[in-house]
Amino acid sequence: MTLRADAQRNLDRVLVAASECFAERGVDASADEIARRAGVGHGTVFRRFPTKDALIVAVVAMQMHAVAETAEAALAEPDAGAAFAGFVRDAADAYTRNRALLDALDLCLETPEFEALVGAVRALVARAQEAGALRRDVTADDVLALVPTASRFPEVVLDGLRPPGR
Amino acid sequence: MTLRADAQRNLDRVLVAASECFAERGVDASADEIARRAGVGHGTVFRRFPTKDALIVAVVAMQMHAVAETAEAALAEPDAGAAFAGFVRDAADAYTRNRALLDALDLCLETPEFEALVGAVRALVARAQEAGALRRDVTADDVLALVPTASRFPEVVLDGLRPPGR
DNA sequence: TCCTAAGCGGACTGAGCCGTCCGCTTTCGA
DNA sequence: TCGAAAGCGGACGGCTCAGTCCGCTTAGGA
Repeated sequence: MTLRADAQRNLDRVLVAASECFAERGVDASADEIARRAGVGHGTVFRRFPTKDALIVAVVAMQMHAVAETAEAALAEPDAGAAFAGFVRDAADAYTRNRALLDALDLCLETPEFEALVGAVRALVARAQEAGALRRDVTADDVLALVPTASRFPEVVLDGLRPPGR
Repeated sequence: MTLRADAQRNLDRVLVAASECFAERGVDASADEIARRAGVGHGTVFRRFPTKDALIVAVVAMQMHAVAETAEAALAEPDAGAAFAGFVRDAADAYTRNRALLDALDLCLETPEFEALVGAVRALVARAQEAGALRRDVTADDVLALVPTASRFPEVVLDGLRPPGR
């Protein structure tokens, strides 16, 4: 069940091109544009992915996996507050580089990559809250929802997430 | 140069329908949908507004005017910090009720309504900064950009906007 | 080398959109 | 009342997009 060499090469090209297009223009980038950038026909894009949404999920889940890894790495950091803040900055950077990351969040809610991300962020949040470094009334979902804002206003978001009255 | 009675009635209906559609679905609501909701033909929408963007500007500038009025009213409040926070809450509420408000911001940059809004917010920001109630590294544009986030996380944004270390 | 199945890509379909146009209807002043 | 001008709305064109299809090409094992 292995792909023919040319098919595998084209699949790789499509994934790279889609990744770039989505990063630059968001998920509204058209399949034609992706195909053109990949140097393949537009039919080739749809051969591996039955719908455009499937392509988006494939690409974004990959990138979500990378963010989940930084979250898991942050869990190794001893200072819970610094670990949390570091993750928010990393995630904000990832979002800056890749507009599609959270634009396509709804499509990725069911993926194992998103589950892993949420799990890691939940742990970061709980630890930071126990350490008194994070206000108690925010959830992991809230933190993820704040990432786009943190990419433009990191200090405002991080200060706003500290427990009030400290 | 006054409109015929039926034309005026239809124009009013279109404006109301557009307002509702944009509030619910954002500016992506189609002209057909607006026409249907207004109970008029789709050509009637385009008779008064040469393009869909012109319609968006007409509707959103009206609502921006209302927000500008709350900003100006806040300037009368003696407590600069409370005035600023109150405005942010009001603007966030307006955004919650009307998704189009800032989605269409780019189209409205040139309108007198937006000029008035920015002017009032600039004054609110300057006053709050002088009173030590607002961090110095934010501008009126930043505040407006933060409104959508404030509609979901008002406390986080308001706390984040306070000067650090106080 | 040669045959076959896998792969290719571009033409095609259909949906949804914006904006135009024109034959019919309605208003309203004379 | 009546005619001209204003207004109406739906059919239409042109565009972009997602997704399908099929005749041609190519990989790669026998």
